[in-house]
Amino acid sequence: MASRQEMRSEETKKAILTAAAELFSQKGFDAVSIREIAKEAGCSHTTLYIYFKDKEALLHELSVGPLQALQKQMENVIADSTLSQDDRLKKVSVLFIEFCLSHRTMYTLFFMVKASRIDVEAEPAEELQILRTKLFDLMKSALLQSLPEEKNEARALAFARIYFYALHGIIGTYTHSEETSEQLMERLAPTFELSVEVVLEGCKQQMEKGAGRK
Amino acid sequence: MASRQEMRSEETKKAILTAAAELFSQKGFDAVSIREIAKEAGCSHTTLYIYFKDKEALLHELSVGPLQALQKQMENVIADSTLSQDDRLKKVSVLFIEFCLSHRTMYTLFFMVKASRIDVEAEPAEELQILRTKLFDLMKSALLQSLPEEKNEARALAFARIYFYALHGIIGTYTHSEETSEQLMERLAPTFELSVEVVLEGCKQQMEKGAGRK
Amino acid sequence: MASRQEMRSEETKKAILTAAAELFSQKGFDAVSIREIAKEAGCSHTTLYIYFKDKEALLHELSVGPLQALQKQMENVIADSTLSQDDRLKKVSVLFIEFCLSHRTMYTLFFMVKASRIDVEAEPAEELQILRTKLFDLMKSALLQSLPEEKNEARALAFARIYFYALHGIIGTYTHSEETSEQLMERLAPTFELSVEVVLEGCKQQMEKGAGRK
Amino acid sequence: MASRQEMRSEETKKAILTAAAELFSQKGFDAVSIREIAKEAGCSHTTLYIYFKDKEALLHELSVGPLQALQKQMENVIADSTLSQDDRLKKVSVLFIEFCLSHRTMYTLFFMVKASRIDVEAEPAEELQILRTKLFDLMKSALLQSLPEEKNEARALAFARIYFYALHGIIGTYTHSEETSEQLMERLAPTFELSVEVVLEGCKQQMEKGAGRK
DNA sequence: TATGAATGAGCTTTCATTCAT
DNA sequence: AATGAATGAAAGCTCATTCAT
Repeated sequence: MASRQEMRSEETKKAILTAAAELFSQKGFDAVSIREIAKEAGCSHTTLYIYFKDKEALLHELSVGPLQALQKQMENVIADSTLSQDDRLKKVSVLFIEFCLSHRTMYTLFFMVKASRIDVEAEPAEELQILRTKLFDLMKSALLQSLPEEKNEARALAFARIYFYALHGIIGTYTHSEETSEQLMERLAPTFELSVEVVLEGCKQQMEKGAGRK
Repeated sequence: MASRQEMRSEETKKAILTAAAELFSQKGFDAVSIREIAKEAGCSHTTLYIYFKDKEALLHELSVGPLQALQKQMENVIADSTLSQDDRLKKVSVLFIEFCLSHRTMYTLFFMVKASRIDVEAEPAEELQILRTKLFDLMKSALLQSLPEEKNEARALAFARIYFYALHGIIGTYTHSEETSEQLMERLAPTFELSVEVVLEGCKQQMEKGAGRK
Repeated sequence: MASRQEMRSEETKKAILTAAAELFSQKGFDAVSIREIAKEAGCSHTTLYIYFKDKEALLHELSVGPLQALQKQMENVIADSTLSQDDRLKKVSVLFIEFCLSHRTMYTLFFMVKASRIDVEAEPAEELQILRTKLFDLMKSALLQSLPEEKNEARALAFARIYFYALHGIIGTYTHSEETSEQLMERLAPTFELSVEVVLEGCKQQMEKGAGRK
Repeated sequence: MASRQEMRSEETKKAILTAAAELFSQKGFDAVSIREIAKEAGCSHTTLYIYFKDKEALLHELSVGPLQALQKQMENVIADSTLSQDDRLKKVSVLFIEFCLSHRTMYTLFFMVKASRIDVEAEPAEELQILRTKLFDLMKSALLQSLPEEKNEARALAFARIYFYALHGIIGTYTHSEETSEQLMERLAPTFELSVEVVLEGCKQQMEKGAGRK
């Protein structure tokens, strides 16, 4: 029932979002200019401001929806009792990795949170921050459920960190790759899974040692 | 024997390098302007162009020396027969991490190598690329020496990758931190070591499994 | 009899004029954007261009009506034989001042006539110019009627100028005030009247002196 | 002893100041763009930022020096015991008028002080504000010294206001004129003096009346 | 009549870089 | 060797205005 005009509008918006997503992924948020996005989207740079308040809003719109979808997926996996704890962790991790490689702006969003952002205008980014935290919490609890109970909280934190280092490293390594996320996943998905297994196994091993020492 | 003029010239160059190193570490490569460096170095911004083709050249010159020193250190560790293989790997890894956190531009240099660079003007970057490769090879061989022999080359590569993911993750996580490298190392050195141990232990475990399966 | 469509059209136009008048008074001509007016008027900004060629045209249309009303009022005062000449001048002046403070764009219109305007498109502004001149002439003749006859035309002109300086000064002083015209008039009407009296009395005094000297 | 380079620099700066002064006068501070000034000054718009931090700094530099000179002159006149009180007032007033017509940006500076300025960034403008107040105070006290003592403070204030209306009116009337200040002063100086006399005489007259009434 | 879509020109400001000295 | 002067390109963003519907 959409009029032709509405369709055109929708198309333009989508073109902008697509262009922005592409460019943000390739060059990073800061390195991409509004005019660049507009050119890629085939419209004037002012048109961009019709659809998005500013560059940040564009990033926001680009992120929130997909992130919420990801959150849902991850929650489903974690609630899936047909899977072993370890498989849940593996699946959740791969989901997260794949997501970040498909939406490469996410790398900045997840791993490059600067203090400067928080200072002044937390408002527009806040929703994102909350989502970010939620996802990290999901993964952390999945990890801890896969490990034997660790009483020493500092040590539990250390293991969580090590797990996140691995994720960060995987995503960071391929964020600027020229391969598509599909190509990367096809080529490397086993390595990613192996990576999670390695870290998980290594943690367990260390915990045994630690326990034995005590 | 250097004439007075040559000495003064050398001093200026050193001042520029010092200022640039300081500022790059503090604020990151992109966030520092040429004029800022010049002001800090106590000379005009045009002087900078006498010694360095551009900002990038400055970064390169800034990197080569320290990297060579790092290389030496790493080679020494690897050649140190008083240490176990595992300890050599751990030490080499921590050296590398510490180095990258002290010279934060290194993160970009090591992990953000873009294709675009290579196309056009490979020449100045070449030396760096060689160094980079050397260091990675050093670490890779240290890792493989710590692992039982792996005939399957693809699998060996996978383990190397996983190890590098961890390094990348650690450095990437703290490259933009506001803490100094000293603060970070004091606070997190045990976690970094644990991280290497975890990965190493995990790899070993996986190799056993893999072997058993066969 | 107006059709329903015509009525609606008339309403829209009125809404735009009202909004523009309000905003121009509040923030000044330049500080108000077309979109702002449209939003206030409850229509699209493009609609504005249906009724008015541009922002300037809007200002003109906004001015002519009120100015004609003012002219009527001033003519009535001048023709009012129940008042003394001096009182007519005072009343006419205060009317003018109050009008300008209620319609603050008038300040620009009356006192900021630029040469550039006349060059290009005298047509739409012409009507305003005629009105402007009429009003000034009305006040000038009211002044001269209050003064003893002055044979020296240059001197008569000087007194007229001095009188207009006072008006210009009063209006200019408060055109950008944040007080409403009502507040200003309540607070300062006596000062405005006194101002006219002072100038009038001063002129008379000077004419005596001048006469004596001759 | 200035090198050729220094001279060129000085010339450029002067050209910018001249252009800015001219344009600010013609169109007002806000309506003039940096690029416009640069074009008029015959240099790139970026050159402007070499000499002045921003547009406001340009206005500042344009104003403070001349204003301080004016202040000196006015103080000298007021301290000059060879002149009658009335002559001091007249002279001070004409000085002020002539100054404003020579530096037409001053009109905005003196008479268009907006609330917005004061809010946020009073700092750069502060020095100007202080000077402004000083000059007004100088003129006000000169006026009150010329008038018989007025016990009623409100009435004294009213007279001061009326006097300032006249000044404002005179300056406002010719601020946008195309005549130079020299031309204007030659043509109208007698009228300006007469204007001060008229207001002064008128005030005295009114005070007599007021006194008689009491 | 009325409007959403779209644009070009313009704003202030910063930057890396070059030129003449 | 070293520098101040100067610039073009680019950034994010806003505005009045036009076009197609």
